[in-house]
Amino acid sequence: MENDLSTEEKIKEAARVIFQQKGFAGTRTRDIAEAAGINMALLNYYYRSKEKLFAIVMEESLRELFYQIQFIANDESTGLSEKIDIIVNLYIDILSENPNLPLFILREVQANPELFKQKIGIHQTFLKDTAIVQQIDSHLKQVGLSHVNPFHYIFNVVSMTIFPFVAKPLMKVVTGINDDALKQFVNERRLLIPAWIKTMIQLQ
Amino acid sequence: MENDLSTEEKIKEAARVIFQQKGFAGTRTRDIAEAAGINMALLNYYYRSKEKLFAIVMEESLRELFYQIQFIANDESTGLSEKIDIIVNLYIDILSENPNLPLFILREVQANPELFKQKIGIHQTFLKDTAIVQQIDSHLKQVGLSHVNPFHYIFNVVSMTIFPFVAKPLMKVVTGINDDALKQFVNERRLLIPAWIKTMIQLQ
DNA sequence: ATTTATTTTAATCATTTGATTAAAATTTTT
DNA sequence: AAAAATTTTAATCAAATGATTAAAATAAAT
Repeated sequence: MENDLSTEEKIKEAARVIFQQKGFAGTRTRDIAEAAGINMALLNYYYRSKEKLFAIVMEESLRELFYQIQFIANDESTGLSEKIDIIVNLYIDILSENPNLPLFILREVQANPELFKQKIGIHQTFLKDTAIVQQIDSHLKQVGLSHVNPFHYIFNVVSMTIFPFVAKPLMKVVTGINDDALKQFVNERRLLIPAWIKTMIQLQ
Repeated sequence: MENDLSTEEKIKEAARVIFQQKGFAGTRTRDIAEAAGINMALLNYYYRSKEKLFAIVMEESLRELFYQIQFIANDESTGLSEKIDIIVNLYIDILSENPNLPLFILREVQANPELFKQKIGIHQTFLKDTAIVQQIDSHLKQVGLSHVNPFHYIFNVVSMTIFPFVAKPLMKVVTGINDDALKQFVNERRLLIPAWIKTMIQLQ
């Protein structure tokens, strides 16, 4: 067999789409089965339960959102300015491919934080001794901004980059913006966000 | 009777807390009833259905998030700099009181966008001819930034202000930050965000 | 070709969950 | 105080939903 995807993969892919769209609680296994073009029993045959299937989808979603970024943030061979450029653009790349990803994760962490305490492979000291934080730190000292918690700037990069995707449904309702215009808006931010961040920290 | 709140109000308040925490799909009417200290039948007696109760909670939540801001954004008597200060601080005030509000609304709009098309009383031209957008627009012209869509800056204010609340559960899991530290982090941003925005648009 | 293992289905179960109903308790009106 | 209206409860229902089971279909191994 092995036509396009294996049945197992087809189920997981359908589950990913629907879980990311509707969340765990809002998803019915019947809908996943239908989207995958299979019988409901097959879902349980391959994945045992809704919870187990969800856990797999979530694990892969977390990896998609965090895995690549980690290495870039920790790369000692690139400077701060370049890092900011790369991270913003990589995030926009990832999220353009997978626009529901951030809201999905934020929602499910809120719904069930305990589930993530083990699952997130980043230890709690993750951010403190990362190359990018140290680079921001030493730069802030140079320009006399050492009283500001460097985490604010990390946070600004992430928030300004991610928010269009998180707020997309609301924006569409409130402003009536269409998909193409939104895509352009997001792409404009590939250059704008790094420039803004560098202005904030007086790095030009 | 009329002890503290009427039964009707007690139900709605319990519903607000649980709906905002777990979303529509993740909430069981039984849990609302239990939290309100009443029988499940009472919930249906007063509100007819889960959907109707939810609609009321959502309507009030939307008002809480948008109502006050509208007037400030449209106030012709305040300048741009002052508006930015007021909006950031008001938003942080509102969200500090009601931290689950933004993620709740973002989630439910995503889950059911049609429901909001009528409900959001802001017409689609809302943002275009608002005082603040015109003020940003004319300022951008003055400083030679008229090629940048002014909506980017609105968006930056909102994203940088709201994001700590949206990402709170994730931050707690990832960084292990506690409530007090998070509160301080957010309060630091009352001054920082307006300063950053003004730097971005060269308004000092 | 036959047997064995794997994959898929149809039918059904058991639990959860939103809603209802009829009666009891309470409050308000007369 | 009696009658009427309102509020609350206990018990139950019906639909939705995740899961299972036993059999059928298909593929792999001998």
